[in-house]
Amino acid sequence: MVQYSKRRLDQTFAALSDSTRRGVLLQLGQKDTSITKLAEQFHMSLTGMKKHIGILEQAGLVKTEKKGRVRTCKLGTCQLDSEMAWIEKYKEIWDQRFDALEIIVQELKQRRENK
Amino acid sequence: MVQYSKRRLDQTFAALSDSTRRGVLLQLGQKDTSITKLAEQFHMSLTGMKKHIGILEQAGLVKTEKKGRVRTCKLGTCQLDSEMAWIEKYKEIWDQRFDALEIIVQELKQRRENK
DNA sequence: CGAATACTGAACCATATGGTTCAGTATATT
DNA sequence: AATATACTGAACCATATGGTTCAGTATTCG
Repeated sequence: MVQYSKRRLDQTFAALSDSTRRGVLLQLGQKDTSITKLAEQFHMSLTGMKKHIGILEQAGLVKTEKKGRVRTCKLGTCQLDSEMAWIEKYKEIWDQRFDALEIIVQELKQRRENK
Repeated sequence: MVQYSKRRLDQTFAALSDSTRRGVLLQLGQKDTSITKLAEQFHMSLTGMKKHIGILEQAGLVKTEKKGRVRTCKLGTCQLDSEMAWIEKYKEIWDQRFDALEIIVQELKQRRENK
């Protein structure tokens, strides 16, 4: 039950904590790909890959679209038809997601400089 | 070309996927703190907090030192570089696509304005 | 010394995760 | 129409995760 209450940051970092999923993201950066092809490429059952895609999709990192039999996966982007809201949303989402990380990095840099 | 250690990326992203642990990192950014105090602050048993600290330590995000009875936790030094690099790489890919899409949006906007 | 404090480790528990297989549905292809 | 393809969903499995309690050990304080 309960997956819905999981926070976005949790989801994103958890999605990124698996090397298969990171590999899928980088692959999708090169080329939109079907689940079957991803499964082959990462030496895994179709069902297994579908689960990974589900996790990436849940985290908003990947979007999929089914045409005929084939579900094509691509990097998650914002809505194509919402114009300028793109930039805002893009920045907002990434800021949100990596806010914590950036703060930590800032702290580390400051510490190093003040040492 | 940056070399990423798969296991370390796994560990670090997994460590960051828990909001308690992210909170601990932010707290340690403010002030070095004992495990007991962290446990109180995050409303958790001492043993539970100790586990979190172990995970953060394993990922190299936190360092600890025991003096007398008290184990003091502090931020680990400069461990997030490769994680940032990975994210940057992903963002780079995203940006490339974003730029391409943005051009289309610009065109659409211009069309509408000129209509 | 004796008691309180701070941690450590083992055992336990419920749920999540990363994978599988198997059986099914929907869509091409021949 | 028959078969192959691509996905979907359920069930299962082993291990990991996030937490707990309980029983210690070591250190400090009165």
